Amino acid sequence: MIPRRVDEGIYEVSPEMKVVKFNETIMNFTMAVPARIYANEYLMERIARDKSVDQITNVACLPGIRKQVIAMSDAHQGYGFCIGGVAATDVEGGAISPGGVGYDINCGVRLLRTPLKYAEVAPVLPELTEALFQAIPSGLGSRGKLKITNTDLDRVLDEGINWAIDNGYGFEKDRVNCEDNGFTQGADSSIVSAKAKARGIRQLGSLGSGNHFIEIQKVAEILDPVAAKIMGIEKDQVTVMIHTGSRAMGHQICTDSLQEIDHLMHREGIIAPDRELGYVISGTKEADRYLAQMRAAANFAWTNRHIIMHWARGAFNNVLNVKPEDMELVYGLAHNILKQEEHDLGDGKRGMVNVHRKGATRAFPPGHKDVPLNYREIGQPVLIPGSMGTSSYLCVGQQKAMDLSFASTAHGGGREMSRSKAKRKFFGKNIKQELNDRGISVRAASLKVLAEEAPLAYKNIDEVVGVSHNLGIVKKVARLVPIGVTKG
DNA sequence: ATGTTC
Repeated sequence: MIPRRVDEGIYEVSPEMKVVKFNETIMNFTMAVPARIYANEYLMERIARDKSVDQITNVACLPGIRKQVIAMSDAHQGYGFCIGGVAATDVEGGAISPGGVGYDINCGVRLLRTPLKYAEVAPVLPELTEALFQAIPSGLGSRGKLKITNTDLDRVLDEGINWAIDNGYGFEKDRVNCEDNGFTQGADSSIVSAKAKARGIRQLGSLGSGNHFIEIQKVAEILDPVAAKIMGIEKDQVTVMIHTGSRAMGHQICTDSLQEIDHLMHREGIIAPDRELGYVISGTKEADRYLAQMRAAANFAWTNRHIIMHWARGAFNNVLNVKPEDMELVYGLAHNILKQEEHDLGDGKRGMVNVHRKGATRAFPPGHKDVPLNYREIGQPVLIPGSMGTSSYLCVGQQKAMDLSFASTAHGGGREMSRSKAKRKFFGKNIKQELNDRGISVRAASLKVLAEEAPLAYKNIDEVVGVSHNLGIVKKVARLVPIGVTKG
């Protein structure tokens, strides 16, 4: 299954039969739609090194799959379904797969703008980075500073940032520039396991580990002055980017759901092309059960990022006397989630589909009803962070995204090297020194994570974003560079 | 990603 180049930036595996071996048993599956990879030569060569292409051809065999399965330019192998993967299935009878969402349910990114210029921040950069690190608990197993009751937690799971705003975190206006307004409807806290709640309750307002970060950034380059102005972004301005997810809450919900689904498939004698690609049928009570829990995890993640944003504002206030209300949310989004959306399904048909975005960012074009009114004329803001120490991009969704990718784009640099390989190759101490030498303050809970997250463990972010830009999926608006980094 | 093999 070698993808062939079909157009500039587009590779494809045409529908064919897949022969899959399970120990002694051999089974046939048929791809109902093509599997596509959006990449240039540099990225395609890297994506082809792992199981990503095999994984998207497996997804193309799932029930009710529509139009095409896509691996974005940052794709790499994941659990059952590649990270950087997008797939849409019929809401009536199509597959819903937790592997298509991922363990870190509703992981995502927020961008805050500040009224500060780089020159004002540079003299206190180490102090400011330290203040952020102290304000937000970080690291593996990190616990939030909040003491909340079980009733509070249920409200977080059912109502997202509405709970946080009611309890004095952030402002009313923070709802406006956030996907789903920070509140994903259709969650049901009453069916989330006691174990997930026990793990999650102490972690609200914590960063976690791995690729999660808080970054102080400088606007290095304005690429679309009109859109940048509408978003209040100008050259040399200081911004703050927050990247984290639903912590152990989402992880446990995914684990619980996969286990239930595994048992159900076994009982019913259903076999997926990959054991990691378990699924339920959309519209059944089992699918609704997964969705209601997934949405509860989504609300946890929205609230987690919201509370971290609130404390980040506090840190800037303490060090530089910036008023919290002057640090406005530019946009907040998710990149590990399933959404039921209406799309063009080819052959002139439109319909509601389950859009699985796993390490992929929604990118609605100008005029779409789900883009906040203040951004409607430019398209949905899209945040694509690079790896630690490299650029991040602020973009806006464009019309071609509706045809090419179920309104989706890449979500980041995308790993090129496994964590274990990165740890063998790099040393955290050296990575920290190299960043410091480039004028970037670094504060991390562990040196190990700095090695795992070394810039060279990732694909080149300029290439990744360039593919989506050239295809007309997004338009680049601004390039942001890190000046202070905190990590787990 | 994750109390990184309940």
